[in-house]
Amino acid sequence: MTTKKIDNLSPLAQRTITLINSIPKGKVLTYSEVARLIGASGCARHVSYILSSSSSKHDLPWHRVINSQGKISLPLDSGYFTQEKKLLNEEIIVKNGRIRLEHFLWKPSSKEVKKILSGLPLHIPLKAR
DNA sequence: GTTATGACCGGTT
DNA sequence: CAACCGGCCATAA
Repeated sequence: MTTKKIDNLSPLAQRTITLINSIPKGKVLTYSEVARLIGASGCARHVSYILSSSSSKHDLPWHRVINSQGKISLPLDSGYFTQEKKLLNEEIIVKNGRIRLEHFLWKPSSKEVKKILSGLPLHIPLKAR
């Protein structure tokens, strides 16, 4: 069994991973949306940092995260096609490396997000610590 | 402490 | 459209 040990990660990482795990099949989120939904607006860059450093370790649907332009951010020589294939496999249309956010962007209610993140520690910005 | 690094973003050119 | 720029933020070293 794959016990997901996210407990020893930073609150930001825990929340990021948990939310991404909840993206429904056939839907996507942008890096900045992930950041915003977990209460860390502006941390889009760090969301990508977390993914690149520990995606496989958590069995994540990492392929459902793309950039704000609706494009795949992975380099062509490093995972781009893997991601494209995973997206196509769940009926998400990728055309010229681009996905129509108006069709596939996941828009959970704040209530739903709250439920998903319940129990996790809050992320407190560095400035406020 | 400081510096370097990202699967980023928004606005501008 | 695409390319560039400056800003953004938490980590790793």
